Amino acid sequence: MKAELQELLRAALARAKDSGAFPVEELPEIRIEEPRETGYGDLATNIALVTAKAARRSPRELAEALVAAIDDPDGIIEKVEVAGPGFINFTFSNAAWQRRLAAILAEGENYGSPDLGKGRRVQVEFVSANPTGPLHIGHGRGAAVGDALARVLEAAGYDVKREYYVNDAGVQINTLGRSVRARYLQLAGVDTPFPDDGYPGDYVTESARGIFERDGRKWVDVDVDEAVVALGRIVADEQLAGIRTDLHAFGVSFDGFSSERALCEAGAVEHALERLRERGCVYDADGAVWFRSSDFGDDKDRPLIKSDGQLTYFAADIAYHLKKLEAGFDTIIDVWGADHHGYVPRVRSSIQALGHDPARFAVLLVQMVNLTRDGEPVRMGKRTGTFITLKEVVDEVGADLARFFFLMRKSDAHLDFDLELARRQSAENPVFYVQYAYTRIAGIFRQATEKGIVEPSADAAAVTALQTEEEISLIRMLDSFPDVVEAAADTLEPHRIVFYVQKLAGEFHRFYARHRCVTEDAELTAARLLLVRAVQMVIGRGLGLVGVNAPERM
RNA sequence: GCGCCCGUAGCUCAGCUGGAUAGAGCACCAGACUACGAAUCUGGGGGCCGCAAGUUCGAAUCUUGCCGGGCGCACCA
Repeated sequence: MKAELQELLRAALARAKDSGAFPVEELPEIRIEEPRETGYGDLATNIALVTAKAARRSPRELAEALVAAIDDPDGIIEKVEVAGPGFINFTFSNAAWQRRLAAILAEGENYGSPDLGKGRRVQVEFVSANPTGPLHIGHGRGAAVGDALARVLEAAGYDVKREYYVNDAGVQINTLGRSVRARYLQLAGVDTPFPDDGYPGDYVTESARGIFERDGRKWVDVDVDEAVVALGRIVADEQLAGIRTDLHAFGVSFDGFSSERALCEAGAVEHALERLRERGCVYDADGAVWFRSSDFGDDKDRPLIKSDGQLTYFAADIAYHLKKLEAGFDTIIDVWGADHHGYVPRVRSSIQALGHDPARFAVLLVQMVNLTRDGEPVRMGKRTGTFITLKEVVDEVGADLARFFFLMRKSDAHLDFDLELARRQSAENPVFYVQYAYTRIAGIFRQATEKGIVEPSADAAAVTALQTEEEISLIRMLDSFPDVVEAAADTLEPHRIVFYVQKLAGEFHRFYARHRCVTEDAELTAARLLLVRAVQMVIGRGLGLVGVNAPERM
């Protein structure tokens, strides 16, 4: 509808300019928005307010001139008013809305797929938790946000790849190896102290038991360093497999898992360092090798190679991001926990230093989840080894509810998640509110089928019976879906979909309480069936974009 | 000390990239099923949009400074 109005206004503006009623040098961009108050019509523009200064006319005068120049041969506009300081408010005719519904139905499952991306390639990297233990609830939020973002970008016409970066090299795997070895030796009856910095979780002991049962005392006499490396790898692989299982149960899958170890072994780090050296962004000091990140907006320079000859994690990360860019992605998006925010300028500066446009790199920060049970905070900590895993949450409240909750906030806002409340309220929560709307529509069609009513085919003539405020409101709601998808993709804010879908469901429940779809009036029945079919389709699409199921029955 | 994020109804949060009388859910109060599922609907009370300046036709939204909360500031990962 916006597009149609835009066309009318563009033509009107040109005519008004030619006749001298709209004295501006250049035709301004026409911005159309939905007014907050329904009393202000369906759509409004502030064009007269914006151009008043340049045109040296009062906004209202300009608005009147523009309105007078509008030519509306198809009868789209029912009413147009100049209001307040100079807004122009448009109310569309029911006939126009009916045509709009027919068009939406004609688009079918493609509806709400604005071609914003035009096939451009985007990589979304998310979760990327170290394979040193199970995913916890914070990773769950990252998974929900990253996956929903990927789905939204796909809907908006981008060619999206989902990627998980596996930190399977370096200190943390060594720590894991030492932890498992200690537990293993303890099981084998060898008195061994558990490392101070070891991972205390029960899963470490379980892994050790598994190895002991499988391999017996095989590792007892193996050289310490060798055993630590080997056991670390075994358990890391095991953990990664568990992570993939948990993610699968959560409805999240990846196109690729990129291994840090493989990256290093392939010489990618040397390649990246070489590129940085060529560009003069590297220097030696205090026995270490440094990157001049402060030349590119970072607080200070960062070490790439430590004085003991070890590569830093950052060096591997530079190599990894370089590899992504060289792989031909137009945009790379990282979804990180907000506690890593200090890392953003560093990585961005490395991208710039390597001669790539830093605008191709975006980071979506996901804030912490404040987990409670009956209002009491649930302590989370690697050190204490107590944390709630994603699997536990999914088992307790279900994947749909968890995903929906994770996406009910802007990702950069803290999220309170009360397990007990989520479980208890599972009969009356926003997820079911939306799913119930979908289910109710399925029920309408079941009823229609029982009565032998065949679903009519869609065209504007078939829906002329839709006249009530609730019906037109629903169409208006449906009409804005593509804009919501576009905005969500543009701003990387998948939570907008969740809010939209709740609002649409609310609009539907209101309609449902007031009007019957299956009636004695065949024409009205046909029209309403088409309307709710469109509503069902859009709710289904919206839920699909955030990875939540749309059930026929609940 | 420096940096990033947040501060909107009793609680949890939206607010469409600067618009008109600031919204929703929960909670509380009062109503609605002999018809497509009441997991629903209708009505009601509730607000110095943290505080103070600035930018302009116009600010919850942009700028600056304070106040409060969270998170970061390693030759860690």
